[in-house]
Amino acid sequence: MSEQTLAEQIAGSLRRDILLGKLAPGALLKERDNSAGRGVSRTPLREAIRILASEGLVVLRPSRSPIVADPTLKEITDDLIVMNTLESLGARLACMNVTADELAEIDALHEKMLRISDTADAVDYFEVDMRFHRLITAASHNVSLIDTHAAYMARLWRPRFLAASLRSDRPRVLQQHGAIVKGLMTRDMTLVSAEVESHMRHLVLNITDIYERKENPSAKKAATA
Amino acid sequence: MSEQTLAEQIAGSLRRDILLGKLAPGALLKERDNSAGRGVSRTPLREAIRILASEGLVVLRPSRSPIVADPTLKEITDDLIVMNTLESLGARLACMNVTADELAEIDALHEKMLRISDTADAVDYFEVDMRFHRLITAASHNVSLIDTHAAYMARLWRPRFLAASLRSDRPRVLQQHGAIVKGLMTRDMTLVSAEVESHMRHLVLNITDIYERKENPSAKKAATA
DNA sequence: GCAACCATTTTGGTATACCAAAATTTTGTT
DNA sequence: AACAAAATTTTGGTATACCAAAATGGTTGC
Repeated sequence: MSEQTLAEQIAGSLRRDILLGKLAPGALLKERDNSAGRGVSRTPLREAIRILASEGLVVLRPSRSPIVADPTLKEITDDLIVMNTLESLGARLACMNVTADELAEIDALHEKMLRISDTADAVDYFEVDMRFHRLITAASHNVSLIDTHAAYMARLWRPRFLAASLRSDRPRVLQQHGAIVKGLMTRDMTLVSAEVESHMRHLVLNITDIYERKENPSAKKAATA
Repeated sequence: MSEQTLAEQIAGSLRRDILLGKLAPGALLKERDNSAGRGVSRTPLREAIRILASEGLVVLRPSRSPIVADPTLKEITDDLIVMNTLESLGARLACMNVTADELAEIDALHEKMLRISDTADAVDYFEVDMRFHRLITAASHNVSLIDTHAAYMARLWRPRFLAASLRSDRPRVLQQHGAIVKGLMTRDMTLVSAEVESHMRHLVLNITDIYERKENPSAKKAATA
C-alpha cells in the first residue's frame, strides 16, 4: 500500500484537473465513467468526490451526479470575505505567537519574492505568494485557523490564481507584503491587520473585475487567460 | 430510498452519541464492529465516519481505526477563537444585510429566551441559545460564513453545552444577547462586534474553568456533569 | 400536434467479497 | 527465561455485484 490512499490520490488528481480548468465548472462527475476512465473502482472514486465536496470544489446532489462547482461571483466574494477575516486574525495572532525562526522564514520568502518578481511566470510566482500567506497563518499557532484557512485557500485557488496573473499588480502586492512583514517584526497588530485587509480588498476588486469581464467580455481574448 | 442517505443517518446517530458522551473521547470506531452493531454494511458506516471526520468529531489515522476526537483545552480554545471571529464578522455583516423579518425573528427568539430562562432545563435552553447565534450569522447572508460557522458550532457543541449549563451565568448571557439585538436594530457594527466578542470571552473563561476542574477535580462530582 | 404515461436505461446507494498491511500471538531457539 | 522470528488474526482499503430511485425516450390516446 502506498503512502496515501487511492482515494486521496484520485482526489489530488481531480483537484488539479478542476483547478487548472481541465474539468469545466458544471461538468458531471459520473461515478462509473470516471472510475472506468481512471482504471479504478467506484469505491475510492466516490470517496475522492466526497473529499472534494468537503473542500467546496464539487457539489453533491441527492441521487444525481456530483458536478464541478461553478461558484457565482457572489459566492466567491463571500469566500474572500471570510478568508480575509481568517487571515487578518491569523496575522494578529502571529504578532503574539510568531517565533524568530518563523519570522526569518517569512522574511526570506518575501525577499525571494522580490527577487523573482521580474522573471517568474504566473504559476511559480503564485506558488510563492500562497506560501507567504500560508506561513503567516501558520505563525498564529492556531491549528483550527490554519486548517480552515487552508480550506478557503484551496477553494479560492482558481480565482486567486487569475488575479495573481495580473502582472501590473505585482509592485503593489510586494509593497503590501513588505508592510505585513514589517508589522510582524514590530508586533504591530493594528498595522498587520490593516495591511492584510487592504491587501484583500484589492484582491476582491481584481477578481470582481476579472469575472465581470468574463461574463460580459468587451475584449474577447481574456476569457481563458 | 428515504429522505437522507443511510450514511447521513448513521453520521447523525454517531454524532449524537459522541456529543452526548455515549461514545467516549478516544473510543475506537472499528468499521466491522460498528456496522454489524447497527445492522448496516461497512460502506455507509465508512462514509459516515468520513463525514464526522470532516466535522472534526472523529480523527482518521492511516491504517488504524478512527477514534472519537479528544480535543485538548488548547484545541478547544483555538476553535473558540476562530468561532468568535466568525461570529463577530457575521454580526457586522448582519448590521448591513439583515432584513426586517429576520430582525423580528431574532428579537422574538430573544424574548422567548428571556421568558423561559427561569424554568427551562439545560438542553432546551441551550437549543434556543444556539438558534439565536445561528440566526444572527444567517442574517449576514454570507453562505460560506454560515456554513463554516455551523461547522464550528457542531465541533464545539459539547464544551458550549457544558458552559451553558451554568445557570448562574444566564442573566449575563441574556443581558449580552439583548445588547446584540439592540446593536443589530440600530445597525451599530461597533457595538455588536464588541458585544459578541465580550460574550465569547466569557465563554472561553467558563470552558477553561470547566476543563481545568475536570482534569484536576477538587470536587469529584463535577466530572460527568 | 400535444401531452400524459409507461418501459427502459442510467445513476447513485448499499451490501459483500477479497486483499494486503499491521498488529498480535505463538513458537522455537539460545 | 528472554528474545526473535514466523504464523495468525485483525483491520482498513478496494473491487464488484445488486438494488431502487430517477431520468429518458418512445408510444399511445386525446
